[in-house]
Amino acid sequence: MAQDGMRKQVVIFGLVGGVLVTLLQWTEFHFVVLEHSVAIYGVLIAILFAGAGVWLGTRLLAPRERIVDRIVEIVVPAPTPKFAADDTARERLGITRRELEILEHVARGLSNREIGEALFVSENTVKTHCSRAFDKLGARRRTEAVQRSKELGLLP
Amino acid sequence: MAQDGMRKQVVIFGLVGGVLVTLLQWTEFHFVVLEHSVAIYGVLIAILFAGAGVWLGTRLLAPRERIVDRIVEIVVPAPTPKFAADDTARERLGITRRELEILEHVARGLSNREIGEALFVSENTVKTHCSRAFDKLGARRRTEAVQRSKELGLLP
DNA sequence: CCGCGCGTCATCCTTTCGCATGATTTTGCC
DNA sequence: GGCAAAATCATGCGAAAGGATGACGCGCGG
Repeated sequence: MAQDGMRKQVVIFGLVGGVLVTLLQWTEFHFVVLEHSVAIYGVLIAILFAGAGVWLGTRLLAPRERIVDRIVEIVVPAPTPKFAADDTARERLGITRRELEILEHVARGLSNREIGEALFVSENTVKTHCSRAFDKLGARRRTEAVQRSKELGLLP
Repeated sequence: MAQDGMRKQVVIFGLVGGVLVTLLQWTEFHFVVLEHSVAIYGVLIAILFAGAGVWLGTRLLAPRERIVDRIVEIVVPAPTPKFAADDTARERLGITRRELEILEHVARGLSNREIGEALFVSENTVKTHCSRAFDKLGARRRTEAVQRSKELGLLP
């Protein structure tokens, strides 16, 4: 596409050149009487071809449309882990939903008794769930269990 | 800056033109014998000024560069609160550095005994620090203290 | 039907925690 | 130097947590 345009323009340029040279020859025979006309012709040709050169130059080389990449930083709100992967991590560790539910309450700082009251089960049940969850997490304290849960993506 | 460059180039262009015309005059006197030399001169001038025109055109009009904004999304690592503000929050709560240090270990899931061994103090000392810190945090359990510390920006 | 996983609850026991209280030493500052 | 705050350690006790074990019911799939 650009190659075709260039070739076409070169041909036109050549033709115009030829025509002008012919015109020069022709006018020479008619106005040879004028001694200094050569200089005038020279100037005219110079002006003409300079103009043509400018035109050709701009047409041939100018469309160099330089694309300048301006890096625009867009601060992505925050790739919030969205927290929906707790189920995969949970199953991978063999932790039941109930146990995770207890873990969530533990992480909020509730005592076993409070958790039992919140979930309408006995404190002993909460303790059982805790023990099992701690086992699966490799934790021996509730604070440790909370920490590991967060590391493993079980809790936010 | 660009204006100066353009003006300078125009002057150069004019000077070169004048020199060439003078050269033309001079050569005319010496090689006037050649009948067809005028055509040759015309062609030479044409080529010369065409080249000059191309050069001038590209230099004068070409710098038509279009700035294209390409939106590049850069995921900012994570607006991590950097976590250096723990000192202001700490002082606001009247929590001492030592107490915060103990809190950090508590958050990692260590027992009082382990914290004591890590910091080379007795378990009783750790307990005392814990008690005071819990008081200032309004917490009654270590899990609750950890949770509140994170809410208050004391811990990451 | 029987086993299995899960949730539930309980009991016993040990360890850890949390709290109160008091004391001594260290540190920072006027 | 002296005072106040902070850090250290101790003792005791009740509460909470943690571990081990056993038991019961329920749903589900072989």
